[in-house]
Formats: sequence, structure tokens, C-alpha cells
Amino acid sequence: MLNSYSSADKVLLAVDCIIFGFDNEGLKILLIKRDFEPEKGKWSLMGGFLKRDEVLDDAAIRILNTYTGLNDIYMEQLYAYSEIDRDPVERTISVSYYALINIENHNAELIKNYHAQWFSVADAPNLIFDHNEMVQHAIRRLRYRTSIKPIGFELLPEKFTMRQLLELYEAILSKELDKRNFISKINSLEILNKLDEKDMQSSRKGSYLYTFNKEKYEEKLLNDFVLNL
Amino acid sequence: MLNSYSSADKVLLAVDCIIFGFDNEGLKILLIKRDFEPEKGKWSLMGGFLKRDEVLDDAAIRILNTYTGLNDIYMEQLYAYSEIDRDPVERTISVSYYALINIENHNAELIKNYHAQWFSVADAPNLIFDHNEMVQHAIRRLRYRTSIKPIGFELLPEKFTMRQLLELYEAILSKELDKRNFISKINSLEILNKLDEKDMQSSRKGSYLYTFNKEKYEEKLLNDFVLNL
DNA sequence: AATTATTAATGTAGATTTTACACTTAAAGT
DNA sequence: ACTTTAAGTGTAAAATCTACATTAATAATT
Repeated sequence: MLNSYSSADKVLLAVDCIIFGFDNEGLKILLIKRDFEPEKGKWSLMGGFLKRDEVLDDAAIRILNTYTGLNDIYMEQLYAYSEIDRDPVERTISVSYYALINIENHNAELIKNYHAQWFSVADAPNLIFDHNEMVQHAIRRLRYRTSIKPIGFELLPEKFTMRQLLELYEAILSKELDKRNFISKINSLEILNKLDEKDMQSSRKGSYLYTFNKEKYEEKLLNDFVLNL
Repeated sequence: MLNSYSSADKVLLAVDCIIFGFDNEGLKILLIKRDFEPEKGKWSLMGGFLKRDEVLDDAAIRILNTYTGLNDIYMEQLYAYSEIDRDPVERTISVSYYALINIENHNAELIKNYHAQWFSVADAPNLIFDHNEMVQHAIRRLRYRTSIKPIGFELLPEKFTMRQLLELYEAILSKELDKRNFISKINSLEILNKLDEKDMQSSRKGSYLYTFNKEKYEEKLLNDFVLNL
């Protein structure tokens, strides 16, 4: 019988999380040093096994929480990896998820509780299993996402300057953008509130701070647009 | 211990295949009438369980072959579905795949061997489990794909008219396209060979037949473009 | 043989969008 | 008051996109 449930093989199903962060040094990913075998001591994505009574989205949230203490992070499913020997211990299929978080808001907790560490995407260490591939895949997805949905709310501090937003986009797309063109394209999305307040850290003149207009931002999350940067 | 392999739950991992076809009536999907419980007799995607020694891509190919006799169909992974009760018999996570095939080349075999049937995407029957959702998801993906990669090679006969190609795009995007603008945009991709031969079925005047330029087509498959139709 | 009917094939002007590019301004520091 | 630094701002040319109508080729009909 082709489709008998009882004769079908069962497998371990893992979830691995790619967490992107951003600070003024650029785009970062969060990695942990494995504290168990195999590959103990090597750098790795945060991963764990799906539980019997759990959906994948929840597993991703739980696993992220386990390793970082982070709560309520919206993660997006990326891809299922199934090479036979991708995990040397036992046949394991892994579904990857990615999320964007703000480094500064969470740094303290991270460092305190776990051997987790932020790395620049550009010079991250070699990772276990197929995790390097997952990261590359996630970056591609993030780039694509940037062209159809707003980005930044999750990655930037609540108040941010236009330069910070520009540099975020430059980091994700890994190319230079024209400042004036960028500003007018971003403004045309109408997702920003310009505050009266200025940030005086970065220059003598100071630069205006912005916040995201949450309603407009979320509307744009639902209704994709096309943004050619 | 957080990550012990031995204590982790194992699950059934299924693969479901969304097969798109195209003929002069529009975009179609291929469905089977389940010949086993649960939901025996209802319409369903072609699905099966991943084997222990098999990667997902191969499982998709095997399952498609099992239900249609089709070989060597390139399928693309779509998404992993994991709602707890999505399959009423047993906890099953399903990874969906989609593919594009040419209806005419394969019809005979299909009908002969299985209770498989083509349905217009527009008026397909209600499907079991979460298969409706999978189909909707696949259509969205197909639309997106159409805007960044060439399409048609897998769906159209070897020789086809510009009108057939136009109607394929219209079916996928479910909107009318301006014929002249379409032609010039497609031509700018430089993936077509115009033959000296004409198809005389469709009109008195006859319309030129085209083939895809395989090299150019495959190059464009690798290097995405932007196609605004 | 001439006429009719049908779909194929083709080009352009105006609107919109994108791109490239440089000077002035505000404020702090000296 | 002078210097320094990054912020802020507009436009003209180029490229792309859109809307749109006539002629051409052939088979079928008379």
C-alpha cells in the first residue's frame, strides 16, 4: 500500500533560527557556541527539535527564547533542509526561520545567560552542519524582502536618523545607495514620522530623528509594494 | 538537557505536490481522488511520506512519479505546514513542492494509470486537509516567480505562438496584458527563437511559431531579472 | 476571381519614474 | 568669529512604461 501511515518512517524535525541584528558597524547575526556534542565548542545557529504538540512557528519562538531570552519575536519560515547526513548523529530535517531584532535592546540578557555572540555577517565564523548555507539563504531572502516590505522597525532603535536607516538598507543590500534618492523613495512610502527632536551625536548640525508610523508600517507589511533602491 | 537527540519526538514528514499545467483553457492543477482513508474519495494533492534515506527533493520527484508516471520534473520547495491536526490520523508535517508541466505531453499516461485529473485553478474542487491553502500559496509563489524568472518552457509545447505565451502569462497573473507591450517586454529578454514556420490553426493569416532559446533561458533562470508586466 | 472575415503584426508620443549630481545650512568646537 | 562636520535639499536628462489603432496575410465564401 502506497500510503500507509504505519509503515512510514519518522524523522527528527529540527528548527534553526537565523537572527539578524543591526548596529552602526553593520548587519550582524547571532550565533552560539555549541555546548553539547556533536561539534561541541563550534559556532552554530540556535536550533532545537520540534515537539510533538507544537507547530513550527512556535518551535522557532521557543528555541529562540531558550537561547536568548527573547520574547515575541516574529519569525518567518525560510526553507527545509534534508540532506541525508546533514546531521551526523541522526537523520534530521531542519526547517530554518529568520528574524530581525534590535541588538541594543537585548544585548545584556544574551551575554548574561548564554554563550551567544553577535558577528558581522561579513566575517562570521564557519558554522556547523549546513548552517552556513542557511545563513546565505536567509540573506538572499532578506534582500528580497527589503524590496517588497518595509524594514527597520525590528532592527532600529525607536528613534533613528535617516542616516541609520540608509545604512541599514546599505548593509542588507550590500551596496551603496544615493542619499537623496534614498530619502525621497523612503518618504514616498509614507511610513515615517519626522520628530522635532534632533540627534546631536553624529554631527555638529544634528540630524532629525524619526520614528516609524506603526499603522502605515503594518499596512505596508500586509500590502507589498515595489521599492527599487 | 536541552538538545538530546534521544529524547526528541519524531514525526511523520510528508511531501505534497502542486502540479501546474496550462492549455488553451487556462491554468490548471492536477489532483487525485484519494483511494485510501482518511478522506477516501475526496480530491487531494499528490502526497506521500518522506523515506528515511531520501532527501525532500527526491521524495517530491518520487511521489509525483508514483501518481503520474512523470519523470525528471524539476520541482521547487514551497513551504512546511505543521498545524497540529492538519492530518487527522497522525501528527504529520508536510513540505509542499510545486512544478510546471505540459499537459499534452503527459495526459494519456495520467488518465490511464490513475484517478488523476486536471482542474482549472479557478474552479477546482475543495481539497482535503490544508491542501487548498497550499495551492493558494503556490499560486502566489508562481506569480512572484514569473516576475523574476522566465516561464513557459515547462508549460508550453516545444513550438508555440506569441499568443499562447501571452495567455499563459495572463492566466498566471490573472490579469489582462497589453499585447504589444507584452511582446516588446518578452522580446527584450531575448529568450525566444522566432521560427520561419507558422501555426495556421488559430487564424487565416497564421502566426509565427517560437521556441525557447535554451541557453539564454537557462542563463536567465540563474540570474534573476525584473519583469514588470 | 473577387470579396469577406479573422487574427497577426507592428510603432510612437506622452507620462512617469529613475538616475546622477553639488551646494547651502546649522551648530559645536576652537 | 572662524572652522569643521555632517545634514538637508532640487533638478534636468535619461530610461522606462503606458495607452492606443492601423495594416497585413491568408483561408473561406461567393
